[in-house]
Amino acid sequence: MATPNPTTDEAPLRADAARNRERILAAAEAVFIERGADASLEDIAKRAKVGIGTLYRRFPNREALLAATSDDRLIALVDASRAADATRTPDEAIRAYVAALVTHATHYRGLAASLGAVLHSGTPGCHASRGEGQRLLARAQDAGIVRKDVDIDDIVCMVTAISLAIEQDPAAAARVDHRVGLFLDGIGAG
Amino acid sequence: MATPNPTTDEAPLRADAARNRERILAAAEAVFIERGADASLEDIAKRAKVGIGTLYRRFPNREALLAATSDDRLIALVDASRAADATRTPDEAIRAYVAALVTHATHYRGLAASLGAVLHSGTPGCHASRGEGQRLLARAQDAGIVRKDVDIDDIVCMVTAISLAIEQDPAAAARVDHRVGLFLDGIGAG
DNA sequence: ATAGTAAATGGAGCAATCCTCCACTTATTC
DNA sequence: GAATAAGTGGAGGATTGCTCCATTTACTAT
Repeated sequence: MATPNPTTDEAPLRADAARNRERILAAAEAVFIERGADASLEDIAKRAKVGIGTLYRRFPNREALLAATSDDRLIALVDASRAADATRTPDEAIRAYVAALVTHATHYRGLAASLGAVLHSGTPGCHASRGEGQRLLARAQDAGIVRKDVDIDDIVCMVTAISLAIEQDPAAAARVDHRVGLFLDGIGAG
Repeated sequence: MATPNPTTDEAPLRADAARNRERILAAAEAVFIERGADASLEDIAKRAKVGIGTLYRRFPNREALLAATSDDRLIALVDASRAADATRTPDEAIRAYVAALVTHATHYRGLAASLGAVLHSGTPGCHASRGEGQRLLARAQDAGIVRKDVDIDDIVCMVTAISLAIEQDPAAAARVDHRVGLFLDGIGAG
C-alpha cells in the first residue's frame, strides 16, 4: 500500500506528525503576518513548539512553507470564484479573480515576490488556483475579449507586479482595479 | 561651505574615497550580473579590494547599492531617449523608452523585483528616468494616444510585470516588443 | 500485551551572511 | 609639516539557514 490516499502518492502521516504539521502551519501563518515572508524559520519552529529539524523535515525550504500556508486561502478563493461564476460575465469574472489574487499576494509583506514560486509548487491549492485562472482565461478568450496568446503565467506576472507596487507604496492599493483594467485592456482582443 | 556641489547637499568625497566608490560600483555590477541581486555584499567588497566597512559606509544597504549601480545606465537611457526625441512620434518614443527600461530591469536576476524601489531611491538617475517617463507620457497624452488616467507608476508597474516574465522564462525576451505593444495598446485612448 | 520497526523528533553545530564599531591610516588644508 | 577631519579595514557579535543522527514514539503483527 504505497498510495493509500488516491489524491497524493505519499504515505499518510503518522498521527503525531500530522498534528505537528498543522501546528507548524498555524505558527508560520502567524509569524509571516507579524514579520513578513523572510521571518526566521527558527522562530516559527519555536512558536509551534517543535524542533527546527521537524520543520525542515516537513517543509524542505521556505518556499514550501509559504506555499503550504497559502494553500487554504487559495482554495477558498477558487471556491468563491466558481460559486459566483454564473452571475458574472467573462470579463467581470477574470477581473474579480485577478483582484482576489492580488489581495492574497499582499496578505503579508514579501509574499508577492514569491507568488510565482508558490504557484509552481504543486500543492493542491496551487493547482486549483492555476486551474481556475486557466478556466477564466479560456472563457474570456472564447468570448473574444482576451487575446489567444495570453497564458496563465502572463496573468501571474501581472498580479505579482501589481502586488509588489502595493508593497512598496500601500497607497497603490487604491489603484488595483485601475491597474487590472489597464492590463486587461492591454491584452484585450481589440 | 556646506553645499559645495549645487546638485547635492553632500560634501564632496575625498579623492581616495571617490576612487573606492567607483571600484565598489564596478565590482557590484559584475557580482550582481554573476550571482543576482541577492549576492553577498562581502563578495562585492572583496572583489573591489575594499573592506566591508567601507562598502557599508558608502552604501548603507543593498537597495542603495542597487540604485547606485543602476544610475549610470538609467542616465544613459534618458540621454538616448532625449537625443532621439525629434525623430520619433509620441507613440514610438514611449514604446522605445519602455522597452529600454525593460532591458535595464532584466540586466541581472532579481533587479526587476526591486525596480520600484530603485525608481524611488532619489538618486540622480532615478529622478532623471522618472522625469523622462513623465515627459513622454504627457506628450503621448497630449497627442491623444494615451489615456489621461495613466501615470508613471502605472508604467513602472507594467515594466516590472514584463521584466518578471522574462526573468522566469528567458524565451519571453523575444516577446518584449510584442508585450510592450499589448500593454500600450491597453492604455491607449481608444 | 508486547516486541519489532519504521517514522518522527529535536537540537547541537557548522557555515554563511549581515552589519557595527573603533583603532589606525591618509588626504587635505593652512 | 602639523593639525584634523575623512576614510579605512576587518575582527567579531548576532542572526539565520540547514544538516545530521542519537534518541524517542506511534503503529503493526503476533
